[in-house]
Amino acid sequence: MDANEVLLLGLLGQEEMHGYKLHEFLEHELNFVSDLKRPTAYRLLEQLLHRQLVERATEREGRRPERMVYRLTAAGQARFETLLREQLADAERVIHAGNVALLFSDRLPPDERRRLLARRRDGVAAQREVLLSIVEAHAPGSTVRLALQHDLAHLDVELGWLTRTIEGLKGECSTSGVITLVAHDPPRRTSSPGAGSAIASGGSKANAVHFSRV
Amino acid sequence: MDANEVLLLGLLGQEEMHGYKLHEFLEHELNFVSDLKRPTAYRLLEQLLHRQLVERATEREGRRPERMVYRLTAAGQARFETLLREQLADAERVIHAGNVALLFSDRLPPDERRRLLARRRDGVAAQREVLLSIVEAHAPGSTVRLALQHDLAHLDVELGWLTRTIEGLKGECSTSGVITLVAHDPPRRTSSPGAGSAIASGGSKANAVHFSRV
DNA sequence: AACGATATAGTCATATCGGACTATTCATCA
DNA sequence: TGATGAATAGTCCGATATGACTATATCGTT
Repeated sequence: MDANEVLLLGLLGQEEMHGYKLHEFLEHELNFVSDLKRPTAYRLLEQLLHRQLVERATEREGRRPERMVYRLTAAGQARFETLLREQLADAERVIHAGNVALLFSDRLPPDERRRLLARRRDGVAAQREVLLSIVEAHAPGSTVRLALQHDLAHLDVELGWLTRTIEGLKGECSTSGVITLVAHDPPRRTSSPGAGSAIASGGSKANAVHFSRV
Repeated sequence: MDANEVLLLGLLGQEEMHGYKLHEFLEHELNFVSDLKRPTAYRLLEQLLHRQLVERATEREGRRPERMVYRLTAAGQARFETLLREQLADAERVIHAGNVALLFSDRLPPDERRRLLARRRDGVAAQREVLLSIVEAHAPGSTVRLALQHDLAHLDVELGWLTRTIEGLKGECSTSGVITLVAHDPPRRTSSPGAGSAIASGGSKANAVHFSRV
């Protein structure tokens, strides 16, 4: 993804670095912001090098083995700024993988459904706990803290939403369980004058699929 | 990802379907839940077939060309339930790609930073708008609605957070701009008795990297 | 003197994903 | 009758990501 590119360019713009340290840094300091893996980082560095957005020199510190130090070039700086502007303004489309399970959650008996969701909530709570302590270790006003607080806000809703949902599922034993997906945006371009109620899709092709419990 | 697998198994468990319709359905009804692409769906179907989690028959409806209809097998149903339980209880680790840009946002002049973030907010607001109308088209209590409301909740925080952040950035002209990443979790296993303040990391290796503005 | 940990730098095979392209049959309408 | 479009089913190639593996030099400890 492009985010990786800005990330590396940005970090190198900050301070020249060698690959290993770069990755250490990501893993230890920014693991809530990025999960860039080491081989990926190396490959990306190589590619940036090839595009002349960074340059590489060898240096040695003390009597440790040689290291390759990467430094941002002018072109790299320019590219960085472009990408940064793009991505700062971009409202990323987030897909929550967890929704899929939610979608089918009514195929399980209600109590198990609640139990599993409670487990999910505990996991989120644990994440929140960790993140909270990390946030507090960062100076207020720092951009890192900003990003972490952003994540925290999301963990908070997630937690609240899960709690409310689980709560709302109590007092459920065996609901009628036939659920319908309606076509909110009828994609049939062929003669569909029914711009009225989205529910009454009495077309020829049933574009409503029924979700029933097992 | 595994979510795709449950998704297909779940949909097929619902009702046997042919690949094209499956994809249509995903694209038109579930595009907020999944962005599974068509080639990916076909490939996955093939793989499920090979693992005998689904079976395939050819049928024809009216005088349309032949179609391959996929149906869940018993093994498929079992696999589905296993995966469902796993994923329902799993607290997925979400990485927000947008955070990276945030991290470096102080490399831009404050007013531009605000302007770009405002643009991001508008994008999110637009997404929210769309999602809201979709949510309303679904019966209350349906699992689809549940999932969509989950997304909505996240869009809501995102919106609120962006608004607050932008607001908080007003009255900023050219702050000092030296920001420090502190090591919240000192990874050096070598003699690090400093369990006290995480800030005063006066170790030999500077594990604090300075973020300064350009 | 030997050994294990650590710092550093990779490589490679494999898997996944998705944009773009192709192919076939039928329906419809000029 | 010929063209167009849409329903249906793929395929293929290139990009990307990553787990696992390798290699080497140095340092600290026993």
